[in-house]
Amino acid sequence: MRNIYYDIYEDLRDKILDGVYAYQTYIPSESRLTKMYECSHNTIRKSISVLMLHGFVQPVRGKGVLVIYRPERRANFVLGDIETFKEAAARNGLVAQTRTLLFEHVRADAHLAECTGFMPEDELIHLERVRIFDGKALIRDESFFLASALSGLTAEIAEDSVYAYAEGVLHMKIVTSNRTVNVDFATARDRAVMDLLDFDMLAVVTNHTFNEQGVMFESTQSRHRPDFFTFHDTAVRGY
Amino acid sequence: MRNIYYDIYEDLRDKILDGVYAYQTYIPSESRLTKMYECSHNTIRKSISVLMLHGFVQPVRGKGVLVIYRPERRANFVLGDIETFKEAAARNGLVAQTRTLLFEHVRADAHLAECTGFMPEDELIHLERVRIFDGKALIRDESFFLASALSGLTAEIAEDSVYAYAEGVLHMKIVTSNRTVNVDFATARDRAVMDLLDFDMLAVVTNHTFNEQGVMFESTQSRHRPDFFTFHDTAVRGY
DNA sequence: GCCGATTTGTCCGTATGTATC
DNA sequence: CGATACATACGGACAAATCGG
Repeated sequence: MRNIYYDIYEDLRDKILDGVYAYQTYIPSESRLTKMYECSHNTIRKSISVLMLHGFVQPVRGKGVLVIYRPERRANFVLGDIETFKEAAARNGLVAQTRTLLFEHVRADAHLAECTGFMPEDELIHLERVRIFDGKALIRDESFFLASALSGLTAEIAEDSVYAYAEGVLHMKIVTSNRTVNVDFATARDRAVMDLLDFDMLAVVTNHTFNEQGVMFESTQSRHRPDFFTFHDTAVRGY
Repeated sequence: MRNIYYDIYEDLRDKILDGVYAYQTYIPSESRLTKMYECSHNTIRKSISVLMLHGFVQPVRGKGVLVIYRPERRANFVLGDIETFKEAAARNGLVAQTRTLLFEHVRADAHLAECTGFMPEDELIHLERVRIFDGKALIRDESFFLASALSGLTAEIAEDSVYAYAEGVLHMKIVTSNRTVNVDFATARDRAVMDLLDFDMLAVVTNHTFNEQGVMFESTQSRHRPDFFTFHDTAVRGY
């Protein structure tokens, strides 16, 4: 048993995904939902705010809570949420695979600290991985992890999933992630290890991830072949 | 006088931006903040949740609310918020200008409805604009607005700011925006009206914007020259 | 290891304001 | 005008995590 508000959020979200509550229709009112789920009105409001922040609904004062989500126009890669490579691949039903090209311990110097956002002298694990879909290397990740936050990390674990290890074994909770999307020229290294065809530019996602302790433990640059890249996001003005 | 929680949010945010509350330090506790601002603890919690969703802080249970925002690594164009072209340009201190290339009324057919997300038979305003920075045409916007939601819109107004007109004159409130980032090949049209140099690919932001009534009134494709494009976003896991 | 103080997280119930119909 | 629906704010209770003695 978890949080009440989160269970309600998931239930409402699934009903929207299944079309029980259709696009441009209203979900039941707050007062009805409090009776349906037998909880307080504040708890319902919390659930609805999560639905709103994920772009599923738009509350309209005096009228109701309108569904503004349409299943058909959904992105095929990254969502406005933190998602593991394995999670994203599984959700899209792709045959995915990771190859680790580099695994080394380094100490951050001034330049590296500037690039990654870590502090000089931080002990880091430098990781280079290629993500393979249906035999084609489409994504190249260059990551730096804070060694003190990921003790025991090995190349074999990285080959599987760093996040699964951090959450499952180390019981770390991943919370906030700042991401920046850019478009950049492909480097010689990109061409050497990825299946780039004739593409000379890549979509680059740079992200800094914080755990529940508020420590930044990851700085990753993810370089995607453009034809397989999509980034989705929901913004709410003033909220 | 507006909302208490929002005023507190702005005050705390500004103190973080000004360095009063520095990176990796804790802001005052909930109980202290309730005394400082003379309000209830729930109101403080709401303010902090907004700070968190904007990537400024990370609450840590049993310890406090940690500042995780660093001013230096801030993106130079779009933020994880809904922002007007004019707002973004002003914030970056750029000499910006808009040229309207096309302004026409159209009725959505099946194909256009599929592309834009509007309904067939919807009356739309079709707008093509080029955004100019320091004399260089770097962004091409192709927009469709729901005519019924933007009555009175003219080419002259569009040259200035559609959002300013919608919010200022029509008192519409822009609320939710779903955005997708892609990388696409430059078209002949792109090359004709933009200063593309040798770039043959563009960063493409497709967004669907809803007003407070929950009606989608805008569908825009914004095509950016890659060297001037940055998209920033903050994600919070499970929230 | 335990206890108590502090701090954030969840949930409840109520009251009042504002917009819609 | 009244009923309904969402929005804001208050105050209280308890849980969970942290930290120091």
